Amino acid sequence: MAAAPRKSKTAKPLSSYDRIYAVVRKIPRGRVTTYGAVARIAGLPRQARLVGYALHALKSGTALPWHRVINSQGKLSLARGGSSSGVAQRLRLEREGVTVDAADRVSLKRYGWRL
DNA sequence: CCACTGACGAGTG
DNA sequence: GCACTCGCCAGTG
Repeated sequence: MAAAPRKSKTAKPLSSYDRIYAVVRKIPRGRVTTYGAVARIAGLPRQARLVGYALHALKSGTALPWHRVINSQGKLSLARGGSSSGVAQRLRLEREGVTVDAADRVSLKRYGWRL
């Protein structure tokens, strides 16, 4: 087959976001992971901030288990104060069997997802 | 182009 | 365990 001319002019439409989403999709149910871990697995070491940024850019209705992604302190990054999304994340986690502390903390020791 | 902000991580006290 | 500082990258004004 004589070559396949890519009509895409932009060389890299594939931003790091796609990789992050791919990793999040791999997170098993009833388990949680940290931003740093996702970034690392996605091939973006030290870019935990980008992971958070990517997840925040998600729209409602996205079939992505973003609620399973928390910070290294085992705390829900969103639940600060009582944001709607924060409460939703907590509910979703508990619904999967993940116990959330009153301080919006999850035991990474118990539910920490390990590759 | 520059400055500020943001779902964070790791180190230090 | 929490607060502060520095580093990393992307988006917005």
